Amino acid sequence: MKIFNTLSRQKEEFVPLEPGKVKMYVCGPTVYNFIHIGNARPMIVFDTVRRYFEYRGYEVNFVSNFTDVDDKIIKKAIEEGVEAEVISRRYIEECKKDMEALNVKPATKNPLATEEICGMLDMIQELIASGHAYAAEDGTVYFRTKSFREYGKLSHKNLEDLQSGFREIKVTGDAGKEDPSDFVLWKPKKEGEPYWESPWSEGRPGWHIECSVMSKKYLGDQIDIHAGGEDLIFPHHENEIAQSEAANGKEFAGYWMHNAFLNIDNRKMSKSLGNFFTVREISEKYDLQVLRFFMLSAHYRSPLNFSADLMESSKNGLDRILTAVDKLKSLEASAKSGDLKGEEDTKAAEELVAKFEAAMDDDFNTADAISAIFELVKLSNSTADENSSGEYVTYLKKAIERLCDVLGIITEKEEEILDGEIEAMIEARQQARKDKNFALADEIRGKLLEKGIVLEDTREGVKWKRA
RNA sequence: GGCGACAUAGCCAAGUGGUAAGGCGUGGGUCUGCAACACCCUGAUCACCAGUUCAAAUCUGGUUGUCGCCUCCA
Repeated sequence: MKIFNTLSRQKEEFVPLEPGKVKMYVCGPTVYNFIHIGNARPMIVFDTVRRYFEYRGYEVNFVSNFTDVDDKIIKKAIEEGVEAEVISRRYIEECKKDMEALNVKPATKNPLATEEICGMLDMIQELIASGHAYAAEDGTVYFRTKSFREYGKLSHKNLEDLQSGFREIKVTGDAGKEDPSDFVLWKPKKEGEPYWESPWSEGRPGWHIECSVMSKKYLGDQIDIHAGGEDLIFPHHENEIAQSEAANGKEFAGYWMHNAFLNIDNRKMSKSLGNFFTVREISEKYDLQVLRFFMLSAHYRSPLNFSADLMESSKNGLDRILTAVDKLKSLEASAKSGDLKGEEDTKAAEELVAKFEAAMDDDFNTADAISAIFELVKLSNSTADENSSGEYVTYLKKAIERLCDVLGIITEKEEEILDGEIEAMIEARQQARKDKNFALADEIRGKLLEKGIVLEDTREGVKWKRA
């Protein structure tokens, strides 16, 4: 398997620290509101990465945090007149609901920043003791970027360039900083803010130290993969590397993965542009599987544009796959013969599974992988019918299902019981068709459509689905 | 100013040296009472220019355009 590593800006063969195991950490959201569809991209992408590792037989320890102390959370809490914790807890719960609907597997562990303060204090102490950090007079603790020689290795920046960029800020910059590119490890509270005791001041941790500490605690000093949105490369991940490697004396993560941004109608999503969508809003109109499928239709390192038309297109494409699986299930149930027949051959399907794997092996090329699924669907639609053997049909069905599962696409149709009235209408229509009273049959079908039920008269009988 | 990415059919999107996957949509056809599903057919010389090569969408240089990061941000 090859992974594009932001550190080297190249695809590298994946070699785990420990054979058969993958330790990965994905920076999670700051929980101050419902998550938006931009937040959903890394969740879906890295969940798919995890699923593929598992498909390949790896045991994955997947840790993803919730940042539950932050300026935006505090601001929201003040607006609502409640404790910050009320806000963060509420949106963690809501976020988990969205993630479940997106079929994102629960992490092995979802640490909360506020529950890991002790570890942060310890790491900050160590960094001060070793000269990598210092406390200013006001109780702020800064990381001394000059003390970490490799600072900038992830974002491929050098300190000099950064400093020239900081020149303007320096004028108004924090007085206690030795150097403008030093960053905060601990900051003193302001009036009314949540705080924790520390040797330097009553206050709270800086954002970057959280992830370094949580990663260390749940995965160890060294991990295989650290991932997040590309905007986190600098400064967040750069700073994490500085902290962790200065404190632990070891390479922090072997591979750094970053997903590109999601745009809306070709523009960056922002509240002021009015093109801001939460996952919850999308779920009112679409099954979130469609959103997941859409997100995986492009490579994770390419910018992806979101629009209503593209969602429709994705919905139609996904339906094609689900319809094919559904047909295979019917055929499986009614297959007359068991064993593979002479003219049947699973070789073509095997080759497509291999194509899927090759695509995923190449830095998780989900777009190419999906094309293999579509080809499998075409193979199925054109070669499997009521005369096929059970073995052949089952083989195709399982192949498609397994690959869809890697992408987190559920092919299992929800067992839904139609209410009696609708059931009766379908019956009545069938009778009308038998009687060749097509006008009545069409009228009933029209009424069902108004109720959101679409009928299809297939060779395997009448099928229905939600519009 | 510094660093970087991208430009492939109506739309989305793979392919990164040997002559363009896949999906959506469109149009035509087969099947079906009709519709839907499905199947068959239908489409590009890869932003532009110059170069390297037997051979380039794929490498090099340049031009144009779009975008991202450098500040909270997935």
